Amino acid sequence: MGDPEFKIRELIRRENVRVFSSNYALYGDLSRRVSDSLHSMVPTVETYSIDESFLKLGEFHSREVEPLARALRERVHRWVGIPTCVGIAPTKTLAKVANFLAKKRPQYRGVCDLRDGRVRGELLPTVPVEEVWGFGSASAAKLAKLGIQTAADLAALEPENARALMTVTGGRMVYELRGISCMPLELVEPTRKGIAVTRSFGNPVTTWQEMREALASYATRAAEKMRRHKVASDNLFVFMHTNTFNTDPFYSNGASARFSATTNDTGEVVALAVRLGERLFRDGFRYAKCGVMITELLPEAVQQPALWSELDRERRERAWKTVDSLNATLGRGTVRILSSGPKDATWKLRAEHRSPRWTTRWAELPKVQAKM
DNA sequence: TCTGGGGTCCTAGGACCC
DNA sequence: TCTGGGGTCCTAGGACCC
Repeated sequence: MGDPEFKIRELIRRENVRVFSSNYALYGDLSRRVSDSLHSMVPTVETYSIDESFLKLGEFHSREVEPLARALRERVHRWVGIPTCVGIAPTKTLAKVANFLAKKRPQYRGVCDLRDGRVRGELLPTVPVEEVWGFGSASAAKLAKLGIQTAADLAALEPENARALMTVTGGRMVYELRGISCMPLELVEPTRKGIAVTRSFGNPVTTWQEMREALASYATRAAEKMRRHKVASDNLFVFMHTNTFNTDPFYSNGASARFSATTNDTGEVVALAVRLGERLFRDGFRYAKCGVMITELLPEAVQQPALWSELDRERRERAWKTVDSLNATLGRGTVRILSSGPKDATWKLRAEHRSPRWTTRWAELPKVQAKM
């Protein structure tokens, strides 16, 4: 895990490993289908991430819960075709532990139920702390010094001590491991606080022309994301740096600036990003990555009065809305501003091993041949 | 030659207010 | 001898998540 492909070529060859580029369109679509399948059986579902959901099962009779969990797996497998595991418990943190056990230990056949305190007493000692939600490597190192190694040790820790050691989130997790829920289901998607578009280049960038194209295209994406989430901002941060893994001469820099008024207009975002980038760019370096970040997002509705006249602003908003819907229908980047460069620019991330986007692109739809 | 891309929350300390 | 008692906002850095 985490190894760059070029470092393990020999292993890949020897073990006949198939290599795939990431395929976010496919993942997003399958995620939605899984989520739809879950909703078809359980009314209250929090979609937590692209591959995890929390389901409220309190309305079901206690005896129905496990059969329901198996039926959910069966339906997702039948409808979407991918395997899933279910963890059942009184809190989110314990449900994640249960899911971990369901996934790692074949004897549970994909469903692990931790509702019973005695069962928890048996199983929590077998789960390492690093596997518990909210405890990463830094916490694990602190806990190891105190001899705390398993989820059971963690549950036995005084919440006040956990809090002193790992802030309020650590304290909360200890309660959750004891079966006391501190994390309610979140059924409305929280409004986003920041947007970032950052990429490593497919090939090192050495010219301002290429850097400018990259920044313009990331700024375009950032503005699109803002419009999709119906938010706007008055500030922008741009950064660029060289490769940090090799011995290339090192350069890393970033800068931020404000718009005269909140905006999510691609033209304005691109212009400011490019202007900032021009200040940061130094000749003579091999750049590996750059990015555009926006914080302090506000709902579109509360935008400050703009520099543009209201009429002009309205027209521009309509124009970008039209561009968005064209791109939604005809594919991203079909209509774009000129400065973002050609669609096949060499700085773009390579995706040589990408599987077809079977379910989201007409051109990549699987073909079936029937012989009579 | 080649090393991912997004996010959130929390805390401490400084500056400032009345 | 004794030196107030609250607040807010901002920033940087750390830790964690998928």
